Amino acid sequence: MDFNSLLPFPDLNHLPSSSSTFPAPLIVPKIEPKLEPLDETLPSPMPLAAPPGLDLFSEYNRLCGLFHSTIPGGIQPNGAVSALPNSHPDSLALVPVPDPNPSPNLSDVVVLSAPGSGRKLPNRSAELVRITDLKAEDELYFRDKVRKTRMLFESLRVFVIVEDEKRRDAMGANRRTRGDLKAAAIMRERALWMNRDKRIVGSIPGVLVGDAFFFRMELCVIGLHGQAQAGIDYVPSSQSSNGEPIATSIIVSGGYEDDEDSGDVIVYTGHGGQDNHGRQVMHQKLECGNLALERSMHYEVEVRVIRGFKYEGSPNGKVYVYDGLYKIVDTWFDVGKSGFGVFKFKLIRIENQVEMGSSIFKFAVSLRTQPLGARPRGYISLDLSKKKEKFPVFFFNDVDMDHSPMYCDYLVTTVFPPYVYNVGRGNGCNCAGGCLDDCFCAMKNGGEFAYDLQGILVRGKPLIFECGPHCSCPPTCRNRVTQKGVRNRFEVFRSKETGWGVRSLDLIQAGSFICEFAGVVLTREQAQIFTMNGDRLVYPSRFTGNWKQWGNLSAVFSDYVCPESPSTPPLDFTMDVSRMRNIACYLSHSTSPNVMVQFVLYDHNNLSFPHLMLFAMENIPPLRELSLDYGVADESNMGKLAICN
DNA sequence: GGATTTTCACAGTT
DNA sequence: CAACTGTGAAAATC
Repeated sequence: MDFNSLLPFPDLNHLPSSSSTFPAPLIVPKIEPKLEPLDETLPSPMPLAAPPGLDLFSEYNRLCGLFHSTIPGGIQPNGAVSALPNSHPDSLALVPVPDPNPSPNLSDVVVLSAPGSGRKLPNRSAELVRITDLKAEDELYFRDKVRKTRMLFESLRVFVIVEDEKRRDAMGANRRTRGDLKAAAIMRERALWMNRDKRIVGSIPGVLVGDAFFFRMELCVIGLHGQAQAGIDYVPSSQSSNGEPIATSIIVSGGYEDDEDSGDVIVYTGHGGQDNHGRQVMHQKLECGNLALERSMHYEVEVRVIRGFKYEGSPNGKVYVYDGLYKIVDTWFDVGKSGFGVFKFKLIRIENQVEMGSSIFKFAVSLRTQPLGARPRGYISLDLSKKKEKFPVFFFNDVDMDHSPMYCDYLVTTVFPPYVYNVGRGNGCNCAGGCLDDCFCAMKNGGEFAYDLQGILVRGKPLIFECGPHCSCPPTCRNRVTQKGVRNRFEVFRSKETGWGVRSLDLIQAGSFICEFAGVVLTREQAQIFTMNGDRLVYPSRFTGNWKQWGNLSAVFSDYVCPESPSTPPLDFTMDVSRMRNIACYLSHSTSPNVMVQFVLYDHNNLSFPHLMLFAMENIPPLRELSLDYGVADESNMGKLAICN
């Protein structure tokens, strides 16, 4: 999307000389607008409508007038804001700078955690760019880059926490490590943060409206918002050529009592003046981020808006959702609820963007509780699984009259031929009190569990052994994840673009189990008959090995080896999903998918017949379509196409 | 909820 | 004046 066409961005070389907004250039020293005198004259909180408030207003107006009359004629062409009309994918703006230092080893995690280890890290760039007119292939390229960066962040975060658990077990309880902070620090140290040598105004390539994040540091890592805690990110005045700061993004998360958020319109409170309990105890000043927002309004620079809100099921009870671009239309100085002066900014969402992520979240909540109330038309069934899954599977079609999924038997798990179960019987662990790291099943997984304590996949493997019916451990064992079935409310829906599709009403955390790709396993002879009949089958061996990317730390640890064991025989079976199936076969195909296949064994030990388990490769927001790379060598592998088109 | 972290802007030196 | 250094926020997190 070309936001230049949506937004009147001042043409820096051809500013109207008669414009009152851009007066004739004046050479002025760096402006230091401060309301400090006010703080001395008005030391105590004022009642809301008290006369002294007038002084604040007039002082603010005076300062504003000062600005508009002393700013040089717009921003210099070589200055704070410059357009980058067609960014090449290989632009340094978006690619991490290669680091000449050798990568540390896996065992160096502890060393990396030591603060102040001496190395100088480059500061953020001051160069402002706007990226527009991305071609479809560029979008895919950046999407992939962002996904890989986020996967690395998440893998590192989980890895750090798992390592820390082990250490704490060995050394006794102490404080829990902040995995998010350490993951970000390691990546910064490796120069793996994105978008650090350019400041991007507007959307970040590869980040979609609606994308969900759990940690502030993750926003820093991809360059969506560069402040670890502060809500306003901006290019500082010291780095800007004309001495004026420019805001690039804000986070709206309810930390200021004077905020008013109605979705498309936000009244945002500037920062500052709070004590460390979040109480407003001083007047705010027109400086730093506050000034940057004011200047962004003046130059009509759009800002990214990220909303933070509580979300149950998130690792920290919170989620941050990217809601797209807003323009600042008004600013004023006001007396807040506390009685202290605060700056306010009115922001309006720019038109022609896809629906806001946070409102989709809200809609999904109402769908979960009252589906028919929120969407009276289109539901064919409120449980396609007929109570076979722990959560109902909605079936929605407001496109055409096709109800065919209703006529299939719902299959929760894959049906294997009986002889599959004859291999390696009774091959389980004896951990009656719960499995620990030295458990027999952990050994089969290379001496570690595949999942963390929250059931998130730590790293992909050729094959994962879960504890099963032959083990003595309780059902609550951490090594039983996929066998417990789906954990989200899914919906099969009809789409004009992709035929059938699947989406979730819950936010799915990256690395979470989604569902099994269930079908009826065919013997070679059966498969031949099916093929002759023209039925299309699912070939498990042809799914792309995206599990190799998950948890792969080779980008940060030089001695990292991708798990090769257990080596599995080539998969030589096919699955029929024509009569019995679950939701998985409705997943759309994509070469840039958000779901991957991981092979898992739990109810038998036959390496040749694993379950095909689907895991999320990224945080998947509610109502976003799930997609899988079917590795389409030829059309016959497209399980979805086999039944849906 | 207090303690612990991190990053960044800013200002002051060298 | 560029580079370094110290300080103080800051809508974070457990």
